[in-house]
Amino acid sequence: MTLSNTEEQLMEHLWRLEKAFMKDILEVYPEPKLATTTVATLLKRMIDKKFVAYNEFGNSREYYPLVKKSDYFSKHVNGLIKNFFNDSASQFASFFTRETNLTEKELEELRKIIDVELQKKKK
Amino acid sequence: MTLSNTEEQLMEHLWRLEKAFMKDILEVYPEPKLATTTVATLLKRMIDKKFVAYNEFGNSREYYPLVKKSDYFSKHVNGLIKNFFNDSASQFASFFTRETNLTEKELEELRKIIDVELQKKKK
DNA sequence: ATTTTACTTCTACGTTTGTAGAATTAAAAT
DNA sequence: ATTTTAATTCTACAAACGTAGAAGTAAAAT
Repeated sequence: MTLSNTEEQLMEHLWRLEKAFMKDILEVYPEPKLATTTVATLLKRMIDKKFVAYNEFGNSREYYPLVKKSDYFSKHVNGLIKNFFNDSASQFASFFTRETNLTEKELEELRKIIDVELQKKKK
Repeated sequence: MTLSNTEEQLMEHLWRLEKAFMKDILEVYPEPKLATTTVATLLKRMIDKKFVAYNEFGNSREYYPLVKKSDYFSKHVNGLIKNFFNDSASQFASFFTRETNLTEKELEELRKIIDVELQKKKK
């Protein structure tokens, strides 16, 4: 079960908001806004797909994500990696490092992170 | 204009093959094979979308990709980054480094690449 | 108490996707 | 020359998507 593009965008909003009522969701959409019913349909489909759940509060609902962004994202990137890089994460990483233009500072940060990861592995 | 999932897979094959006749394409598909007509339909749609072209050879065609994998891929990852990481490539990178389980060797390679990039920037 | 507002459900409809049979065509094999 | 094989085009169809109106419902505002 996967999310379609529009559903994914909505999911992204939910992750950011953590919990959200309909009005909160509508607010974060940029112009031209989707119709309320469109968002409602999307939410319903996402609930069916088990990506979203809600708590009932009176007549309205507080929606929240059922899957963690990191989990969803991992699967996503792994798919990408499988599809485009022969299942080699490092091939992907090197491509990524070359192709996106990270600033010097960002690259340095990234190297720090890598060092930390390396430390972890070595232990 | 984007490729659907199945189209993307086919595209991946084409990138690997560089050029391919129908039979070559059918070969690389794992069981259960798609019907020839299915692949033909996909190819036709991809031609319409300007992702694929072909040279005519007798009654059959040699198909080839019109877009480079790296270009396609960049757009793809940038979408991901925009969608999930607030448009911050470094945020993505750090997430990626932590969440995918790169081996020690891979991490070290990656650090090398980063160093090279850093050298370039510094010049 | 009645109107307004916010939200949800139901229904719908055109488009895209995934899949492939039928018919056709052209080349290859016999 | 005739049959077989490979590829292409046309047609089709169910499922998924993107989008939203109509209608109902419950809470809030007046």
